[in-house]
Amino acid sequence: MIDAFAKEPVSNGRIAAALEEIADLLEIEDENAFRVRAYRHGARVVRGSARGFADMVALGEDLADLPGIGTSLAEKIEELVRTGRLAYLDQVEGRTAPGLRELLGLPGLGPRKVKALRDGLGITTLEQLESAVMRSRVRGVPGFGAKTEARILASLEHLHRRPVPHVLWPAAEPLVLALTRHMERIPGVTRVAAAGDYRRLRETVDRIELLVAAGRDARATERLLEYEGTDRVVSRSAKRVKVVLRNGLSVDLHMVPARSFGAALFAHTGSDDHVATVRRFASKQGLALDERGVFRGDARIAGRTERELYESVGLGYIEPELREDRGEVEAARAGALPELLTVADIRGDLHVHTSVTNGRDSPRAMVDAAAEHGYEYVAITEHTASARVSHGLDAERMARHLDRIELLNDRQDRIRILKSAEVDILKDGSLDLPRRILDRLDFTVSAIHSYFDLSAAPQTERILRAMDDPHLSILAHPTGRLIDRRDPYAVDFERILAAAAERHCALEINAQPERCDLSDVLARAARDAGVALVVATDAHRKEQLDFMRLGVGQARRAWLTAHDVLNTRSWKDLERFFAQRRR
DNA sequence: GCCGTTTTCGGCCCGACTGTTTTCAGTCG
Repeated sequence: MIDAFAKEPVSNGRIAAALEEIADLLEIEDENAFRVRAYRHGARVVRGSARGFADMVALGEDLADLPGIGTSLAEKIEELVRTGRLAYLDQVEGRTAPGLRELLGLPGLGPRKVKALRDGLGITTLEQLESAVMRSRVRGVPGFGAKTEARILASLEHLHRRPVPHVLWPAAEPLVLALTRHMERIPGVTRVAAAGDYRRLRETVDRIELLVAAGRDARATERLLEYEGTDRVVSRSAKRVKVVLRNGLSVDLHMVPARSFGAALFAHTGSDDHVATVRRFASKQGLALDERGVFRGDARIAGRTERELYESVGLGYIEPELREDRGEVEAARAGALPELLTVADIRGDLHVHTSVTNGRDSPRAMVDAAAEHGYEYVAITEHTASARVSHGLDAERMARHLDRIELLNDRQDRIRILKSAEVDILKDGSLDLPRRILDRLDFTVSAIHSYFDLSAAPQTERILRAMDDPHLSILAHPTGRLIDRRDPYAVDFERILAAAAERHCALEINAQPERCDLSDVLARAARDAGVALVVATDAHRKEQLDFMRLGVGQARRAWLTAHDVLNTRSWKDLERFFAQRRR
C-alpha cells in the first residue's frame, strides 16, 4: 500500500517547510494573523511528530484528527504527500517575490514594513533593500525614518558577517555561567537566573535569556555592557538590554522585581506555546497571567516563584524540560506528570572510547574518571575494524584489547569495567566481529558508520537484520544525524521501534552535543513503543563524561523516568536484560 | 485556519517598547 505513492516519501521536514513558507507569505500579504498562526502551528505539529506524515497518509489515517491540523491543512498535506506538489503554495508564491521572506528575517522588519517597502519602493530582495538604504531612500517611505534606516543598515552588515544563528547547548553553558557570575558580583543584585532554550535544555540555543533581580540603583543593565565578551548593544532600556556577544550569540537581560521573579522566569523560559497554553488555562478560570504574576481582578495571587504560579492556576509544577506544549499542561492538571530521570539515577556509562582507538585518554584514565563520577560500572566500547578512520580493531587486536581490559578490571575494585565494543553494522546488516569475539563481550553497542545514503527500504532492512543477531544489545546513535551537518539517514523508524521492542534491543540516547541522537521526540516515541533506552556519552576524552547531563536533559525532554532507562539499574539487572537477547 | 463541558460562530495572549505617522501602529517576546 505504501508503495502506491512516490518512491521517496515526502519528509515531515519538507511538509513543515511548505507550511512555514505559506505562513510567511500570507503574513506579508497581511492575511488574518490567526490564519497565519494556524499554518505555523501546523508546521510545528508536523515537525514535532515522531511518525512520518507520509506513512499516515499511506495508511489512510485522517490527519485532521491531530490537534492543530484541520480539514484544510490535512488536505494540503495529503496533496503534498501524494503528488509532491502543493498548488496552494505555488499560487501564493506566484503572487509574491521570492526574496521577501529574507526581508522578514531582519530584526525590526515585520510583515507590514516589508509590504510597505515593496509597495513604496518595489523592494523585494536584500540587495535592493541595501541599495535603497545606501541612497537614503527608505526614510521616504511612510512609517520609516532615519533611525529605522540606520538600524536596517546595521542588520544588513551584520547579516553579511555572521550566518551563525545558534550554538549547541554545551557551547552556551560557559557563557551563561560567566555572565551569571558577572551579574552576581554587581552590588544590589539579589538574584540572577538563566531562562529560555538554555533552561529547557534544548539541543541548540540561539539566544541567552538572563533575568536579574536588583535594587533600584544597581544599574545592572549598564553593567552588562562592561562584560568583556560583549560585542555590541542592539537595544537598551531601563528594564531590558539586548547585546550581541563576540561569538555572535545574543543575550537578552531582563530586570525583574523580586515579587514577579517566578512569573518572569516562567514567561522567559517558554516555550512560547507552553506559556500560551498555561495562559489560556488560567484565563478559563478568570485569572490573568503575565510577566508580573497571576491576577484575579486587580489582586496579585502569585508571581514570586514558578511553583506558586503553577499552583495558583491549579496545575502541578512543570519542569522546564517538559514545557513544549506536548501534553504537559493536561498531565499537570490530571496530576499525571512523570517523575523525570535525574543524573543521580545514572549508575554507569555504557559507551566510552579510549586511546586504543580514536579516544584521547588511556583506558586507565577513562576508568578512573568514570569512578570519580560515582558510577558502579563503565563500558569500554572501542570501534571495530571497518570503521577505518577511527582506527578500529580487527578480531585479533580486539582479543588482545579484551585481555588487557580483563587485567585492568582485576587490578582495581572501584568500578566494574564492562567488556564491550562499538560494533559496526556492515552494509548487509551483519556485525563487524566474529562470533567467538562477540561471545566474550558483556554486551555490544552497535551502530551504522557507512552507507548513510541508502534509501529507506534497504537501510531499514540492514538495521533489522543487524537486530536479528542476538549479539546486538544497544543500537547506538540510531538516526545518525549530526546537528547542522548531516540529516538522519532514511529509515522506517516505526519498524525499527517495533522490532526493538519485540527483540529487547535497547536504543541509545547518545549525549554527544552534535548528535543528541535519539532526539527528544524520537526517544519519547521509542518509550511509548515499549523500547528500553540507554543514556550514554560516547565520550572520547574524560571531560566528555560530563555530557551525561545533556543526555539526561534530552531524556527528560522525552518524558523519561528512571524506570525507562537501563543504565539506572544495577549491573546484575542490566545483565539480565541483555541475557534476554541471547538464549 | 482551528476549535468547542460557554460547540458550528466567534473567538484566537497581550503588554512593553520603539520610532515616528504627534496619539499610535508595528514589532517583539
